[in-house]
Amino acid sequence: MSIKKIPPSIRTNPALARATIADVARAANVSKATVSRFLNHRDQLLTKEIAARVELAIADLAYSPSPMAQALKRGRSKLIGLVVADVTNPFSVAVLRGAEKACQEAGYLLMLFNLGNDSRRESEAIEALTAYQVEGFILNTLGRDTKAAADAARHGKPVVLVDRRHQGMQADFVSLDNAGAVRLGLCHLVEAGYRELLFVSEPVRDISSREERKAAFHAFINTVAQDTVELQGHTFEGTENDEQGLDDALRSMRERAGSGLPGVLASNAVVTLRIVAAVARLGWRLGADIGLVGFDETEWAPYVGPGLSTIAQPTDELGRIAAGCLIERLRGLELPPRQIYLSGRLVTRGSSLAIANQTG
Amino acid sequence: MSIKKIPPSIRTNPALARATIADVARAANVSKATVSRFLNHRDQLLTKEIAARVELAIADLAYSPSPMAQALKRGRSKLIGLVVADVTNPFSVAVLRGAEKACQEAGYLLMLFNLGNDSRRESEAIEALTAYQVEGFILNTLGRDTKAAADAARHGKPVVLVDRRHQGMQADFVSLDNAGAVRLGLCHLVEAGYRELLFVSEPVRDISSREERKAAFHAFINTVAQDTVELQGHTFEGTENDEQGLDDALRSMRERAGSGLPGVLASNAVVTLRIVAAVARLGWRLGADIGLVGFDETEWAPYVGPGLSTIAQPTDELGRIAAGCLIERLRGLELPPRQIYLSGRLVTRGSSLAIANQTG
DNA sequence: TTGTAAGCGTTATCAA
DNA sequence: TTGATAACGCTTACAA
Repeated sequence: MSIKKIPPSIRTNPALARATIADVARAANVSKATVSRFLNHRDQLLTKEIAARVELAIADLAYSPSPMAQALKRGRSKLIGLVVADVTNPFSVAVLRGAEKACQEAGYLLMLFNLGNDSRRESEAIEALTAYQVEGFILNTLGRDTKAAADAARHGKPVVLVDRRHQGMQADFVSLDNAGAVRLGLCHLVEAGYRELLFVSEPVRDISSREERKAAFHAFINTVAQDTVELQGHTFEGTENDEQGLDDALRSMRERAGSGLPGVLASNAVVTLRIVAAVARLGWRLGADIGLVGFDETEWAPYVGPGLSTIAQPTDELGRIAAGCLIERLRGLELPPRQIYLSGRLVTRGSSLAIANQTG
Repeated sequence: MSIKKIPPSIRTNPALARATIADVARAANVSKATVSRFLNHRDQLLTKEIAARVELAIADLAYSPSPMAQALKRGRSKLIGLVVADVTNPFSVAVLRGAEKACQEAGYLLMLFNLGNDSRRESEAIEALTAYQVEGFILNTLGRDTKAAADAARHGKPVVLVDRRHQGMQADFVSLDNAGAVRLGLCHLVEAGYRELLFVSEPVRDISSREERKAAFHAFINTVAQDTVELQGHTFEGTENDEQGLDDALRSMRERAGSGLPGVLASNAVVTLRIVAAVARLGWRLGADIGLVGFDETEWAPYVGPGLSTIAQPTDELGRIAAGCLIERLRGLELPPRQIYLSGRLVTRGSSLAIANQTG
């Protein structure tokens, strides 16, 4: 007579080891299958009597099923992969927050992979996450290294892109209505009396949101604006180090403006700060000497200079909706790729109020 | 004769399905065990001949082992759980970033759970993460709902606390040297000529870092300072809504100061902004009318008013070291709980330069 | 040095 | 309605 099963109470301290379905089965004097049925089909097939016994045992042992084992068996893991180009980017974090919330509510957990702005690692990220059987992806990345993502999609894992489109990738896409948001900011500048406009951006490259914003700027200058008022528009793209270039761009804009007022639209929060710094270097006053509207609302916008006007993105919602799209797909929704655009909101403050600042 | 095994090539499209160890074994004409050995013990036991065959098959099929299955078998998952009180807090994000980096380098992936400032969900978070077999925890939480964390620790899962200590919890702890940092800021204010000091904090409650900062403020006022210069110190704790209270506290501080100079130390970035707003409401000039040193260096600090002096925390390093501690434990390091303190760095700007601002 | 087989904690298929 | 039993993809005694 050989000992076939070493009871878990001997294998390891019972108080410490997580109870398994076998433990519950033993305690309730039923088979593992029955416990599993109780868990997954609840009251479909079970005698009240037995169900009660199982329920008790589960409570007793504080049992909860192992998602790992479930994942292995079912091929589904209740895990969602989130790949971010840069966690330090406040926009990404806000999206992350929204997404995380929606996932939690739907019983999913988030596995995070931060690229740290190294877009070459995108495939690595997706492969690592795929290995862990994540059921789908939320991607806020450049989409340069798009192979793995396309693979994932082909393997039937739904993908949602946030803010940045991937070239030729068929997937749900959730983003700010960049064109509308840019118009919002520019209309406001024009109404506030600024006539010589400058769009300042980080290098556009192939980053879709930057492209869209720049294109919207040009469109506004070329069409809408020319009908109503005399308007000039230029753009400047520069990296963090190009202070000189930015200063020059601002100076020549002001020269072009002559007696008119120059106004700047920044393409994101980082650029906004750069412009604020440049304006300080030049000794100009925000609002009075130069108008400024920034992208992305931040906690500090109200306190810089006379307060910064901004175009606020519904970041939380972007994240929530992205997660929502994904979860719908996971529940079986079959639909051609959707494109969802959310509107920006203009927050006006002193930096775009020429008159208030001139008199005040 | 029954068909025992349906080959994977029929079960599902082979191009799409991930290869398993069995596929590799078949392709290399060896047993699964051999493949497993190749993976885990590399060249310990294998014929060159066979090793080469296995290697080839692995490359051919683009095989990589399923961490889920490994986790199930080994009980180890190469997963680390990170629980954050609030992802929108820039400090948390910075820590997250550092931790994520270190984890990636060591081959771990991060599972993130955000409490969204609802500290009651701490146990829920830890349980969810435990279910996924995370091997250890990095916690940046209040530690109010400490049961689950203690459980985890008892179950042999190492825990590292960042920034916030948990009552009675024996675990590695990584944090700013709050006392030293506070001294740094206060010494600077005193040297810059400020004599009537105020410490402004969010409600301290039981949050260890806040307690420590407040205590350090009092200690500084009571001992170090009295010997050298006449000094007064008060503290104010208020929530976001208590603008009135903050204004009053600042006003009475300035009254107490008389002809001397009042200086404020903010306990974190949020409070710093609140003070900036209050100073604007009161119509005072930062630096000249009131000195300000804030906690936490931010991207916007240089651009608010005359520039904000801050005490910068080595956030990235805190995260990296926290993750490092955890990984050491996972590798088997046995040691009593460590407490690791990193120094803050003072960044001086206009907000604490009374003279420069008065003349300028 | 390699293969066989059991088992990790589930779920699903089949009988009973 | 319930219970055996065979997977899921891997590791690891134990045999060979």
